[in-house]
Amino acid sequence: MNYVEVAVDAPIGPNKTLTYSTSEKLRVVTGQMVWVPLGQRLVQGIVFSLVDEPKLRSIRSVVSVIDPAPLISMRGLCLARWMSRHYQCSLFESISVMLPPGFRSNIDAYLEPLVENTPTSSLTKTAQAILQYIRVQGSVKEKTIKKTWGYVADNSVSRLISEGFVRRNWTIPHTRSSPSYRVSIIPKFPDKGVKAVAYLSSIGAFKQAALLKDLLLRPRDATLEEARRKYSTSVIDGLLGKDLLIQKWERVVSTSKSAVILPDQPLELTSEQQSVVDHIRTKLGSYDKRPRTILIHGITGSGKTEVYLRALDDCIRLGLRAIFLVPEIALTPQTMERINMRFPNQVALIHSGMSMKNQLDQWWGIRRGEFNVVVGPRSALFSPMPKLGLVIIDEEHEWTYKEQERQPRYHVREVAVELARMVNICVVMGSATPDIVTYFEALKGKHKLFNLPYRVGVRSNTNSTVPGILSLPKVDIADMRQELMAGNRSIFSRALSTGLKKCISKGEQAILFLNRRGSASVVQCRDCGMVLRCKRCAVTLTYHKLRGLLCHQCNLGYKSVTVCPECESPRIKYLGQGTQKVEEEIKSLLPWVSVSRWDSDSVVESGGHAAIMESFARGESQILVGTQVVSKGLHLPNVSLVGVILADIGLHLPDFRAGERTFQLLCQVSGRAGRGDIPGNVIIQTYNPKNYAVLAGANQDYRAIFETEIEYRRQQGNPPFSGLVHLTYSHFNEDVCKEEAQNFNKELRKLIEGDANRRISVIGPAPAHVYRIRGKYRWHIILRGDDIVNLIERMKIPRGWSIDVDPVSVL
DNA sequence: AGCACGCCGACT
DNA sequence: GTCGGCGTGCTC
Ligand SMILES: [Zn+2]
Ligand SMILES: [Zn+2]
Repeated sequence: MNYVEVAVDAPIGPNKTLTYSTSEKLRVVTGQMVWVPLGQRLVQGIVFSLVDEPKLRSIRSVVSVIDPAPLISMRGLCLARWMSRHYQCSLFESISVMLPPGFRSNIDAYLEPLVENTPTSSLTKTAQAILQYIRVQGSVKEKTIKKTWGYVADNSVSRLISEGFVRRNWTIPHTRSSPSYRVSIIPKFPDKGVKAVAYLSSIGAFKQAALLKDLLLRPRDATLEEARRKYSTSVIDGLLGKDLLIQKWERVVSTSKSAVILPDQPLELTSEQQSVVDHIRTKLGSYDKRPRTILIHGITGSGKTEVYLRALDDCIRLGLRAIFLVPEIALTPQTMERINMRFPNQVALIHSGMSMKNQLDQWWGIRRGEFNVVVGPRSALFSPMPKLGLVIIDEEHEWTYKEQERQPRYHVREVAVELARMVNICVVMGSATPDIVTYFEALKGKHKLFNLPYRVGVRSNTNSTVPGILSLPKVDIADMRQELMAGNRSIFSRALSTGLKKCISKGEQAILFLNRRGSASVVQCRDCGMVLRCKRCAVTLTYHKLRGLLCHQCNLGYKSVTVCPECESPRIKYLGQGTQKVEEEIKSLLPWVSVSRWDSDSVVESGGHAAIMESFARGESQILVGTQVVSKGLHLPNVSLVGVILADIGLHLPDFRAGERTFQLLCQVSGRAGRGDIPGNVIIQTYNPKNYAVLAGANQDYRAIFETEIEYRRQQGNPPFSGLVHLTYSHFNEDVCKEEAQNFNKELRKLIEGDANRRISVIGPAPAHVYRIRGKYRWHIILRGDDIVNLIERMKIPRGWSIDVDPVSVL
């Protein structure tokens, strides 16, 4: 008997595995996925290790192996261990991000009737009805019972099982193997086909004769799958056994356009770029020289992408492979295109927008080592790339790199840095506005820091270095308080409206940026001021052109209203998205100008982000109003004015990263102006013109924001000076929710008081920023200090609490 | 997470 | 007395 340690799909504590026994013939190996019994059900599990002696007496055995191929490499298993402890999730949860797309599933239990003649009089009416139903049907999904009888069935079903009327059973679904191969069956001797058919008929193999005849008459090869639909496996096997058929295995070529890619030429490097590339080269594949993590702080247009491409090239030349992470695929088509052009037919792309089949093909292709580079969002870090040597994280500061919704709530930067500590890979992070934490770490020597302070000549082969200061756009701050005092109630300051007029009259283009948070559409009553809210969540509903009234938290759709539910007034006002309002204002200011919008509605209408960007780049409209920052890499030489409608949105949120976030946004927006031959102008409208984040953003002064922000963080003990853990409790009952939060808070404080060195402080409990989601009330507690995980491990967390370690925001 | 078990008020 | 609603604890 062999024993294995399995990470099962159940929320048992972090880093816990359960022991199962296996027989020799199952041939269970590490990294495989298996079905194992757990209590009264069957769950998926990943084999973590093989052990000789079990620690327990009561051990059950592995039911079956789901895929003979080990799905998780040693690297993955080690990383999962670390993630499980660091993010306080189950081992299986941390494994779940590494599985082939769509692999995680649960199995349906069926109820089967047992002995017929037992008297049923001891049963309740519901139980009798359910039993009757199961006996008639023969075998019924347990889910079906629960659906038709509701949760009243719960007791009855367990009663039926315990008293031996029915039993649970499972049918294990067929193994999903690599989908990239198509097996066709073709007659081996087509010219002697007629003879063969006659022979088969003569020996009584009529089905086999029919199949062979079918195949001979077909114009094209039949796939095994097609044949299986009409004939049983034994018929097909019979013909194969008689050597009348041959199987042909074909690689399925991905149907995505395999356009001819014109390889592009590497650009000449500046000395600054060259030194970064040289440094990375020394780290690639090296074991000893730490740190193997690198931060490139390079202003917009300083040529970070070219550095990445050179690093990729060096990596591939060494026979190693790379993962290139981008914040959002849809917003960075140019980056993808450049990588593709430099490394034709070597790049895999994987993201959730692709079809499941496509994703699976890419996953298995990556695993077989068919690609040298994987490009993707945060989840791409976990793609099964063999011989990994390099991970690049572009726009390192972006929040999309942190998973916030479900466990594992990981930050891909943290995981990549940990990976570089575990194995000999090199991590290159780059940003014009590095995360305060990353930059601080780099200054402390945790990462090797490089600065690229100059813009390189955009798209020019001379590649001349011009000091960044000279080509930086002129930035003006418009004080909206003064505008109000001067009687200007328009959303445009005088500076911005004259700027727009001037820009347009010269035939140039302008971009107006609006923070998405302030741009949501609302539905309001003109008489009583009522705003429509979701009945399950404490948020206002938004109105989408395509999907109508919608709750942003729970995705619930609503019918549009014509009468106010509060005062029955019919005067209902549909305030469009903020971008629409801005568009209207432009129309009244400059009626003849063509304006295009870039927001959630217009993305749907005009066919995607890329379509909007390209249309504007071609000059089809003169002003672009958007909630998106135009992606990097898109050349917009004609844009001479960029306006930020209101910089303050989000600035006063009760979140310690609010200032940093505002700065990043302003920097990114201003970075769009003045990249062509026309000197650019940026106008930032604000009610807080003296705010440090607004000022630093306006001046694109990273040093200023870093120094101010790091001092705040030091004073308040926020990251990077201590860790944070965000605990949220949610419950349908408001009082229960509050009570539990207060109880747990007491427990936490008691435990901390008892500690010798009380290095952890408890903040809260307090109602969460969004007080109710999907009908559940929410209270939260923030823990601040060092080694909080250690504290959490020492106490049992009651169910209903969700844990976010190193949260990106504590709203 | 699911599932069982056990306790308690409501109703035959 | 049973029924079923809900809190609690365990799963190799
Ligand atoms: Zn009203
Ligand atoms: Zn909602």
